Amino acid sequence: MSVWFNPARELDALLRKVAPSVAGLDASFQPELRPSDPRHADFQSNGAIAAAKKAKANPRALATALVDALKASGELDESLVQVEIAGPGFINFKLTPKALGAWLREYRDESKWRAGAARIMGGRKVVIDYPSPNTAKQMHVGHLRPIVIGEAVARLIEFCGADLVRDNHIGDWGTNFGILILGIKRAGFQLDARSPTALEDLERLYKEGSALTKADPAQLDAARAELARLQQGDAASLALWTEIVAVSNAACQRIYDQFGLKTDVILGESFYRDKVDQVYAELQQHGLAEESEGALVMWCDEEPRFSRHAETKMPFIVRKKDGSSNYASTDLATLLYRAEHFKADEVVYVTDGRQQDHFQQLFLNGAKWFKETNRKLPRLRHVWFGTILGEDGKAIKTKSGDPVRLQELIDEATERAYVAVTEKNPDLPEAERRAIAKAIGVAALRYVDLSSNRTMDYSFSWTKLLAFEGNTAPYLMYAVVRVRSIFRKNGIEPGQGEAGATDPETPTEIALARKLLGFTAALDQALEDLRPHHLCTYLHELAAAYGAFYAADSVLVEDPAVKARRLMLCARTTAIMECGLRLLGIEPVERM
RNA sequence: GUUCCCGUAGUUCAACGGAUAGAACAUUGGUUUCCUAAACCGAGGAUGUGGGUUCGAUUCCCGCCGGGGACACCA
Repeated sequence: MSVWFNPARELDALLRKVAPSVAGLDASFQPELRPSDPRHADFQSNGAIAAAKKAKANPRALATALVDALKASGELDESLVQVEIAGPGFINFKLTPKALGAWLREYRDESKWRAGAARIMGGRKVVIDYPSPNTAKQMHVGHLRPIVIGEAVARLIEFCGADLVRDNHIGDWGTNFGILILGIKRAGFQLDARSPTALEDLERLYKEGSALTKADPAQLDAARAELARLQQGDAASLALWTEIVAVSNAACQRIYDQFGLKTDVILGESFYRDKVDQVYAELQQHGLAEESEGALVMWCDEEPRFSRHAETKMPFIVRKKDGSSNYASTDLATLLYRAEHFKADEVVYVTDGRQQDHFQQLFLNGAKWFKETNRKLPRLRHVWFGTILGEDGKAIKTKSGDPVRLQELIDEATERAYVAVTEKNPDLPEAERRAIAKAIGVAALRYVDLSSNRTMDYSFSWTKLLAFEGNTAPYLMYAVVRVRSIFRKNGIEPGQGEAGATDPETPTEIALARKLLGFTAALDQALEDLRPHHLCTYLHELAAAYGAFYAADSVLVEDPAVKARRLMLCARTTAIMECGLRLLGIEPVERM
């Protein structure tokens, strides 16, 4: 038997294969294989309990019969996997030290893990839509989430074998531009893209205009009229618009650079300005959209919430009554472009949770449209996240006071990290301490955001975002530093000095080895619902397992076999930690 | 009002219907002639509430209480 990359997946397949030969089971048997509490086993299968109920059999007896069939199949090497029945009928699988050692020798670097993980999304064309900010605003703390979550999700998808296009779908064609252009005209403002305060000026004008439109409906109509003029191709409006977008994109890019974010294309809403007419035409031609109160709308009568008969009407407005496009129009056009031009098998939208209704409508209406026009609909997923709340428990918004600027947050995190690095490592050159501080500061920020389930809201807190202890990025990075230090001290690179390595033996070695194998399960889990926090949890557990191993078992010992196997554990730990950190967008450092 | 999320230690968060609900911070006791103590080992402390389904519920269903979001031309 060759060494399995993902034992849970293989055991699941084996159980399914032998199930039909067991009385009371058939091919529909679901093993429900999952990682187990390590106090009991490495993996457990709970399927026999449910199946026994269905077959009116004794669950333990059925589990026993299943295990007997598994052993009789000859495909299970019991020197590698031990099986036993526990409790009401759990089947527990425990990997032996021999299996752990074999895995560590076989799956030694990123190319091997990538090959193993490619079964998850290999060969699929995926378009991911992030961070997609609205233009003409400075990035504030609220922009942290789409950048950080989007980047992590993108890297995870790519790691698991997908052919990925990162599309920054910026909001550059909406009413915000009507408000802004109106404000510029009202103030007689001369926009100079080279001015260092250009973006601040735009933001101020936008805020003033936004306040006016809220106070006075006539101003809102005037802003809409400005937008309509822009969308109709007015030359002066377009010239101004071009300059605003340039200023905005340059400012965003400075933030992206610091987060290591690289998008492949920037196809904002404006890119689809000449593609929406086709959408309107097709929707009307196929009777999918209709006039309502002057606008062109779509209903989903099959979904009560979006039905025309709903108590509170929520139509999908694809064209406004003044003829201009909106979010829905451009998103439909964008969907078509991604399906036809990029040949996407899957489209992933990374936005905040307040847009859930919009995306449900987009997916439902998009599906109807594609069906009517005989097109293949990509799999559509909305990766949404909760809001960063202010002290008042409400979303941090530009309108209610100034939220913290993202750059300010990065600078503060970097400065705090610099103080810590200087205290711990005063002998390092200044430039290196600065570089390390920047890496740690940005990493700490992004890890806070990634480490909790993305659907949760959380309150903004300097203390929390700048924490360097506990389940934080510096803790994980420190584990890497300590591993690398061992190799540096020994004058070798990770991966060297492993010849003659024996199987893990001490409790801490075995615990670390099992945790290393857990990488495969962590990837599966993070990919299933595109939730990076599962990877964070795993990396934290791995770092903790390494910490315990490091404290209990000296690596640089006399016995060559012991030393070799511990060097192997160290090498795998740092490799998986570094790989996992990079998937989260965090660049590890050599020392700190 | 309709509808969608969310309620877990003092705090911030985990737990794909499974075994004794797991971490971190804070509190508290210990560990350094030894590979980076930004570390390690230990202690105390939690499922809003009332029903239901299930062999088994933090998880699924219903009611209530509490927080947040969306709801006709913002994105």
